Amino acid sequence: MYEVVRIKKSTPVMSKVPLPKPTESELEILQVLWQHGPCTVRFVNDELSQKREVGYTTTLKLLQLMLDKGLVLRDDDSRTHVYRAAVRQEETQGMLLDRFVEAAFGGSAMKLVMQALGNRRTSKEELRQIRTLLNEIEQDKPETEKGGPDELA
Amino acid sequence: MYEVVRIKKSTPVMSKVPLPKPTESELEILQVLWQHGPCTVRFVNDELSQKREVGYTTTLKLLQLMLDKGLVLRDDDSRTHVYRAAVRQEETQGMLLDRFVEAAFGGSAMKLVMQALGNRRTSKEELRQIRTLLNEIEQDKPETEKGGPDELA
DNA sequence: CTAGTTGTACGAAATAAATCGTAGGTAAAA
DNA sequence: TTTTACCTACGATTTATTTCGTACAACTAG
Repeated sequence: MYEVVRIKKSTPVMSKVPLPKPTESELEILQVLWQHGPCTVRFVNDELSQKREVGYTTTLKLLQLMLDKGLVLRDDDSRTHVYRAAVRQEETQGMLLDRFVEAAFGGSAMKLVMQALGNRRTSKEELRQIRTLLNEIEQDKPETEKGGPDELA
Repeated sequence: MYEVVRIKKSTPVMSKVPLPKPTESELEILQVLWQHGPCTVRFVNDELSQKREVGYTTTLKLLQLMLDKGLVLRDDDSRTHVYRAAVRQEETQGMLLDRFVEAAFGGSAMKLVMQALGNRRTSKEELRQIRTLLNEIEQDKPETEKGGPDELA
């Protein structure tokens, strides 16, 4: 029924504002920035345009909003500004994953993984990688984890 | 003289309209319906209210909108209507998962699974279940995967 | 019957997201 | 220098989502 999911929070001493959840469009942009590093608006827009039509000023506006939200940083030394991600990819994906698991799978990461593996074509190579990952996880988890009185799988 | 009259009421099985993506609020309601079966508005609202404050008419309106979208069905024989899910849980979750993988993980289900398994506490039992699942998948996949049209991971 | 309760319908406000047009500045080309 | 291209700022519109108030019908208790 329940599933206790613990996320590694941030260090105790730090008053970082909880990172805002990026919208779908913002996520598209972050993907570009994560993949290519610092980019100009033009570059980001060109990338997005490969998938769907999008106006230049739309991309610009999005980046400006993301700057306000703290999702990206900007170097505006030169006339042509350069934006880069202000949030780390794994962290952001983890946050989104948590929300998604909660919203769509009632909090059960298990069910999500089962579905992800079961309902789509996963190559042998990928399956192998997952096995390897499972082994690694068990390495660090020789027995029932010491800590919490949870664990009711 | 003949007259061919074709009445095309809201026949359940017609041109298969790709079911609309439920919003987050709609998903909350679907979870209730999936878990409890057909429910009255009152019941759904009581359930939702356990997590957060929500007005009765808000829930009512949402259900009405979901009815329009085809996400739920309604029995309005009696004054107090009874709603039930019109979409299957696995199907819906799968659809959402696809979109999510695309949006947040650039289409790589692998990365998502890795993140889901790596970044959170997974019990031995769960790990065992996943191994079992992996075995089952390999059963149906004895040869080199020929790769479906999707999944670019 | 009358009052109070519970129910549905529906308009509309409050938010949130995404899109684009236009203005005005800077730079490079002609 | 004039023109053309490119850039940022930002207001405004559009669309989606969520929320709730109000009206009024039906049922229930007294």
